[in-house]
Amino acid sequence: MKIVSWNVNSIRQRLEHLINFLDKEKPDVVCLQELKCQDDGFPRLEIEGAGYNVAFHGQKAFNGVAILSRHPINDIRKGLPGDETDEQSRYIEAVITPVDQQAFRVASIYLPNGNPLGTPKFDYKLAWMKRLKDHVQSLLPYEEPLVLAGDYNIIPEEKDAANPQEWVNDALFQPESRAAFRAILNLGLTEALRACYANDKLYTFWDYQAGAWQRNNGIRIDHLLLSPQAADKLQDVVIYKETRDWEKPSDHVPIIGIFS
DNA sequence: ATGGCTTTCTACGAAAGA
Repeated sequence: MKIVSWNVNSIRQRLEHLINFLDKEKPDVVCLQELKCQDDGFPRLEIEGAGYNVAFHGQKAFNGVAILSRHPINDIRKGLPGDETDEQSRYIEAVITPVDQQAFRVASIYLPNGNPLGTPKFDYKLAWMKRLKDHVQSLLPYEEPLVLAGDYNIIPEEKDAANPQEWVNDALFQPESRAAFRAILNLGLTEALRACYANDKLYTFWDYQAGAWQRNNGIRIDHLLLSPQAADKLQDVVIYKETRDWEKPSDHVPIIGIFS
């Protein structure tokens, strides 16, 4: 079972890359973020033509999340509970039900950026993380394989940035942001990449500006968080860097969790 | 760098991203 997270930075701009990736890697499940389109603009037919079922939660111009799956998709939830006034499309969850394997519950998460500091955007980020923690806490008693896949917009530790000093005044690296991320992990989740590669300098995002990719000035902000039952099945994690070299790429690359 | 790209919108510059 291969479960992917990928912030595509516009599903319509990246459709050819996405189809190429699906054809080459044949993942079971793909969680997408930053669709940047409304539901009626989602390229459903093209993705179904590549062999995937789809569930998506779009929004005009910004945000937007989706789950693609070669297996049936059930029990879809759109939106993160805890604030009925929140209209941003940053969360979708579903149960993936293979015919001959155990089901996985999967969420595609686009956690708020939170910049600049000292504005309502940073408060919204922290409030959203508290809502995510509460929701995860409500899911854990089910004791099922659960994969929370997404762009968390969190640099967890210094080793997760090529140049951590560049990020000290950024919402992605604030002590409060990192503490909120740890609080979610401390519910009993496993961060998949660090479970497999404890200390490697590995990144999932390279800015478009200033030759960040060419200089490997990256950060690791796309994460797979696992319930104990999912962690038991984890075999490996692959950061699929080659898409960053494709023509007109997303600034994020896919991260692939491989499960038994 | 007061963001050097990239994407979006009843666009033609501004806002958002990270």
